[in-house]
Amino acid sequence: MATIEELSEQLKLISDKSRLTILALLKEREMCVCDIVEILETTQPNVSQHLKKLKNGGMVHETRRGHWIYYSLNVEDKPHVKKILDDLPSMRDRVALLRKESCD
Amino acid sequence: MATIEELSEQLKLISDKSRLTILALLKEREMCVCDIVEILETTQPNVSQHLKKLKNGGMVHETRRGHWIYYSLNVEDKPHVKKILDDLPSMRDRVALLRKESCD
DNA sequence: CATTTAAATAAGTAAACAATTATATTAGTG
DNA sequence: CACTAATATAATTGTTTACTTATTTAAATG
Repeated sequence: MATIEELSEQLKLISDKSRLTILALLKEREMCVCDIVEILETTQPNVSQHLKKLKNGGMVHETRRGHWIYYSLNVEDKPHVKKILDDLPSMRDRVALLRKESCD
Repeated sequence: MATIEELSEQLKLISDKSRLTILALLKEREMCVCDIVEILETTQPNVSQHLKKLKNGGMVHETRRGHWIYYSLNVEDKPHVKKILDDLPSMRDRVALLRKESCD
């Protein structure tokens, strides 16, 4: 049972279109910042800032591997969010369009 | 399966703290505008505008009865929203504090 | 260890949004 | 039918928030 304030915060976090798209992308697979930049067609700082908010809200998890920092979903303990993400259209096609070496 | 745009809109609608509180109140029972004004301790136009947004988003239903217009929940066809509201703390106590004749 | 590159942070701008104050509807009832 | 009371709308203000541009940090690897 969450407070209204907490729930409001969480909903605001995922209600942004860019962040919701990022979460939908991470449903397909983990991704580095530059992957997301390429798909969203926006700037790197913009994506970094959204990822920071998602991380602070406990929605994603980050791990460095080589040059890149990979972000992945972390919503197992958030049933509402999980359900909502389940209902999002698949991003498979857009993810597939990523050039293999886009971030080199 | 909703689009990201639609879902984003819906989440934004319910992520506002005032609107989320209104929905939580309507979970207890239908209410007229002045009831909500009294509980939220804000102005009447503020509540009217939030209600208008909720109505446009299909979250509430209105019906006039005597002097008053009563608003009630309309989320049966919105499973996400319904689940989220289920998780909100009960507003029973705050509703009970309403003076019987608060809106005369 | 210096260079390169991915990502983060800082600072500034613009747009979206909630709240306020003021005014207009609208319907019920004396 | 005029008056009152409840709600809606309009206009304004202030805050929040996303996005951009510029700069910094940090780690990997040659």
